[in-house]
Amino acid sequence: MTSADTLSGSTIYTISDLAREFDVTTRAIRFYEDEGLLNPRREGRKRLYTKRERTRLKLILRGKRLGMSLGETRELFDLFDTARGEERQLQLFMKILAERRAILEQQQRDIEAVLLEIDTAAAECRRLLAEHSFASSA
Amino acid sequence: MTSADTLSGSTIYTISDLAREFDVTTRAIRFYEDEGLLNPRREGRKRLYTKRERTRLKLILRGKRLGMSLGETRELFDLFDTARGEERQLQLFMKILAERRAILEQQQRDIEAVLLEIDTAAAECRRLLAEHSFASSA
DNA sequence: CACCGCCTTGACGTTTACGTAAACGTGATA
DNA sequence: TATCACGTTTACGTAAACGTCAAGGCGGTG
Repeated sequence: MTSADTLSGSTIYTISDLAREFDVTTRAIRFYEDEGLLNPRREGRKRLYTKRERTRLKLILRGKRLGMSLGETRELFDLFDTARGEERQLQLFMKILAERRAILEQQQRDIEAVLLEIDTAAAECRRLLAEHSFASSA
Repeated sequence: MTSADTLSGSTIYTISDLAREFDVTTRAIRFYEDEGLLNPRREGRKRLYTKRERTRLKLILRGKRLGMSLGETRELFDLFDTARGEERQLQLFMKILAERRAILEQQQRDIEAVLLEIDTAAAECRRLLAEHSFASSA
């Protein structure tokens, strides 16, 4: 079997399965583990990744695309894992969620602004190009 | 005059004016200059910032919030400054704009996904807290 | 057996984005 | 005049996020 073991219900991935799928290096994946973001089972020394780890990797990379540091992502993971039960933890969790939401909403506004600027710049560009082709075809 | 010179039509800022306004250190602002992102005039050795520089700083920080590196931002600045006229440059400019747009749209999707997850997590949280208060108040 | 491909653990190197400290100039103020 | 508050340059330090060897284990194949 060369790739993911899809038998027995619980899919298993090797490190290079995930590396290929998400287009990251195995080095990066091991680094995320060193940083406490992943925790794959071992078969001897080999790492075995379940769907849970795969999801975590996906979340890590999504966080990266949004400019989050690995530290921030780990905090969220830890919170998610920890905040099962104790009221104090739940309160903290809600607070962090709200903060994260605020950041994301700021990012949405930033993105909207940049998209608008891109639109106007592109329009201006097309205008200049049109002028140019007009001038050179005359 | 202690702060920005708002006379003579063209507003002038000192480095600490901008630092205060955007909540960054003067060190950071000088660093952006070293990296070719800002280019303030000098009065002797002192830096004088115009509205243009102020706008650039704002763009730099917005880029940072979206996870852009200073290098990427500088590329955009350079392109903006360069692409005045030559058709080849305009074509390149349009291409880069399109690429940037694609990244931003991916970020929008990422943000939507995270916001949804935050919603469900927060709802679950509230449910647990409600249960808890019910159990402890009985 | 020898080689290949994939896996492992170190460990040092690199880039980015500043922080921090030293040492100094300059003008306003007590 | 001395002391701030603000500015400057130079330079070394640092955290993050890996890249890049080095050196080797393990299972299959010609």
